[in-house]
Parts: sequence; structure tokens; C-alpha cells
Amino acid sequence: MTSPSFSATLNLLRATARLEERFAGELGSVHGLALKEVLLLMHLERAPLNRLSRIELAKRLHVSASSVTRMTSPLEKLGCVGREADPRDARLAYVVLTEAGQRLVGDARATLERMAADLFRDRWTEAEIATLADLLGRLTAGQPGDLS
Amino acid sequence: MTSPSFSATLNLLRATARLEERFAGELGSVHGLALKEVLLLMHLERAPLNRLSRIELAKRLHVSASSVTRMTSPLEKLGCVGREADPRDARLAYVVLTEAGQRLVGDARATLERMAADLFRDRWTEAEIATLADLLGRLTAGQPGDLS
DNA sequence: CCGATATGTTTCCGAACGCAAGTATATCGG
DNA sequence: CCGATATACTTGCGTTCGGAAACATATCGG
Repeated sequence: MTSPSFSATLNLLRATARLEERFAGELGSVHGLALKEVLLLMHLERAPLNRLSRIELAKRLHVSASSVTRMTSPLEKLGCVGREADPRDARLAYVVLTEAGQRLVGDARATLERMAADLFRDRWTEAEIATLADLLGRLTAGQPGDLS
Repeated sequence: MTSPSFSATLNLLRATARLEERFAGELGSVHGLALKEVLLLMHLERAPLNRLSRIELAKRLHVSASSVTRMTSPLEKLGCVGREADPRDARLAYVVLTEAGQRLVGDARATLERMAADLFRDRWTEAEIATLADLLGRLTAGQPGDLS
């Protein structure tokens, strides 16, 4: 038998793989968005003025800066997000959530919450789910990008 | 505030992203292997006769069959794995762990275990880690591919 | 004010992936 | 035995990603 840390790590990887498989399909077919796109919009939703620089988004999404550039392009064409300049610093190109984006992310988040509830239904008690959320949260405590 | 299920789901995604960032670098520099390659070898290590068909590997690794074909090619050139045919079914092309592969995966697993221990050190009790492993394990219970 | 350095963004390039198509083999119904 | 269907694997194609390079702008030391 292996150490508890090792088991937890392996189970973490496996659980995430399964979760992404399961979520990607329905989320895409219902709202036309990928999971990571919904997460991007959720970060904007939570940010002051509903906007973040691309660097800030990259850190919170754990992706590279170039990925943020590519991810925002189709969202901008869809009208979910816009681009805003900073009057103090011309290097910054904020990604800002539009009203259409707010409606879309609201719907998508509701779908995500329902899928999350389905995922845990019938095999976990409420207390266990809360414990799981807490223990996992400690892994990323002190890091930016918390949405919960 | 959001529901516990939703928080757990978001924290799960974030924790995995952080974990992969942290593990990929050291694992690659120490053993020259990617995390997913180590997982592939670990599956072989645990399998009867130290071998699995590519389809079986694909299911356990949560990747497509073509990915397994591409992943095994460099490992075969390195001498970590070999190819074996099934006398009963000529369609099958088993991936089999060589002796060199057994030594390599043993070392890599030791590194992984140490990194996993470091990851949890100082912020989790042994009991909490065991609880975490158990709760996460339930997410994938009944599925193939358990390594813990 | 100006060079040196740092930072934000985009573009280019190579690596990795999933899916669909192609090939080979097995199995099943007649 | 043989066509039809299913399965295992490989290959080609389009997509996505991270890192390096390019570029614009900001900041800092003199």
C-alpha cells in the first residue's frame, strides 16, 4: 500500500480527469462554451468593474498569457466580453464582461452547479462534501484565483 | 456563497492545475519523463505480466487510443517498454514493461511519493490526508484505472 | 531627458491531443 | 466457407496549448 499523500494525489488526478470528461460535453451542448471559458467569465464576474487584465486572467486560470489572448478572441466576437484600455498604463488591455456575458455566465454557472450537485448526489453527505471542499481549498490557499 | 458541491468542484479543478504545474517540472528534470508517462508505466507495473493492451491503457489513463500509440513510441525507443503480440488475437499489441522500465518507474514513483508528501506537509494531518484520499476515491469508484 | 530594464500583449512555432478514416483481424449468422 | 459487423491499432488532420520572440509601453537610475 502507498502513503496517504500519494493516494490522495493519484485520486485527485483521476477525479479531475473524470470530472472534465463528464462536464465538457453537456456544458458545450447547452451553452456552446467550454469549461475553461465559463471559468474565465466567472473570474470576470467576480472582479471589480467586471474586468481583469489578461495577465491577471492567465494567473487565475493557470494558463499562459498567449492562451488568454486566444481564448478571449472568440468570446469577444460572441459579444460576451469587450476590450478596455487603461488610461494610466497603455500596455494593459482589460477583458471586460458585457451585459450579454453576464447573462450567459449566470446561466452557465447554474448548469455547472447542477452538474456539481449531480456528481456528488447519493454517495456523499453534505458534511463530507464540505470537508472535501475545505481540504482541497487548502491546497491552493494563498493563491489567486479562488472562485468558491 | 455557493453550494458545497460547487465549491468542491472548483477547488478540485484548481488544486489539480496547481499540482500539475508543480510536478511536471521536477519530474521531467529528474527522470526525463512527463507525469502522464510515469502514470502509464505505473499502470503496466501493476498489471498482470506487466503488460496491457493499448485500449486498456487508454481507458485507465483517460486518453484516446491514438494518444497511447503516440505516447508509447518514445518509451519504446528508450527501452522502457516493449511490444508483445497475443497468440490468440493478432489485433492486440500489448505494451509490456521491460526490466529497465521497472527500474525507471520505481525511481520515478519514489520521486512522486516524495513530492506528494511535500505537497501536504505542514498543513494537513495524516487523518485529513486519508480522508481526502477516501473522498476523492469515491468519485472514481467502480471505474478502471485505480493506482492507489 | 535618456538609456537600461521590466512588464503586458500578440504572434509564431513546435508538441500534444481527440476525432475520423484507414487497415488488419476476429466473430458471428447463414 | 463467407459476407457482415465489431474490435484493435495506426495515421492524417484540425485544434489547442506553452514558450520564445517581437513589439509597445512603463519605470527607474543617472
